[in-house]
Amino acid sequence: MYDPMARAAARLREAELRVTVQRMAVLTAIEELGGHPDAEAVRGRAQEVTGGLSLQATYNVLRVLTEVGLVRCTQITGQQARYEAERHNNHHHFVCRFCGDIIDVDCVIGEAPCLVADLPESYRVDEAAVTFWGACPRCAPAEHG
Amino acid sequence: MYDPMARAAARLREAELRVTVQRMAVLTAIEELGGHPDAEAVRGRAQEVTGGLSLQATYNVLRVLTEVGLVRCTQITGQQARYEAERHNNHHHFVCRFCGDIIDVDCVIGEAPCLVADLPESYRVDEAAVTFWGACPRCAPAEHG
DNA sequence: CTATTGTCTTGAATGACTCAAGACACTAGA
DNA sequence: TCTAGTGTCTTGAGTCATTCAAGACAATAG
Repeated sequence: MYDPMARAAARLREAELRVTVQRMAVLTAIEELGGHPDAEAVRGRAQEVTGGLSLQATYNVLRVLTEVGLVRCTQITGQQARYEAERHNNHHHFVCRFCGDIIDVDCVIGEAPCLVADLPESYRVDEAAVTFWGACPRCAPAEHG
Repeated sequence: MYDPMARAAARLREAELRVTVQRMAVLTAIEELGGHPDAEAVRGRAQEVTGGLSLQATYNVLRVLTEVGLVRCTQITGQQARYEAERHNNHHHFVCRFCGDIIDVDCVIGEAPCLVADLPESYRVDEAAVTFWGACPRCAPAEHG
């Protein structure tokens, strides 16, 4: 039993960031929510702790947390940016075309960039982002065509 | 030597779409522009033919052309939607983190979905979209860090 | 040629996100 | 502990790609 906020504070300090309730709340929210919440969802959860948290602050905090590598930001075509706690396991995403749900897919190849692009050597590739598109188990049966 | 507009008209008819100058202009524009133009760029080129083409019409046309498979729409994180003539060769994209330039990368694996996701069988995967991120030859030398 | 239906234009709206300015809070140093 | 200094938060307005809505217009079938 340990205080998640205290833990968040420690991680912020480790990253050489100022420790504020808003940052602790956002970081804790992302870790406790799990999945791939968007900024609004993160804000909602964080507000339960802080009592109030502006959307602007949510975006600010999400950005700095992403910059220092505590949070990973994923932008799926046609959706808002989504956030998840960075666990430093290279993984990709499956996105359901129907409900928009996102789930993690372990990278079976290894570290980034896990794929090799057929490009001239003058191109420097540092990441291969793979998004699998399809139908999730809930939507697949309902899909016609 | 053949009229590109007549060719466009034929392809529209083939797709069972009404043939309008706007549609011919947009389809021709995409094919002649090459690369990965956004809606505004497509509109600009198409206007040279039609004299006038509303942005709304551009979006409408791009959508229907995408739906019938004459055009492929690619949405890269942090950029507007981009369009290209569908050539039915499964390929992916390289995106330069610095200048935003997009270039095609042939898929070395084969037909979609070219990768297999480590997912339960109940998930139906029909596409694996790969985006390679890095620095293009023009930006790589200037990059510090 | 005309009716019907789909498409285009115009103008307003949406939604995610960002900018800006002032109020406020965190950290370091006295 | 107090205070200066700077970074962060709040509020409110702004941006930008894209979409909605309504009426004018054009393409196709008969």
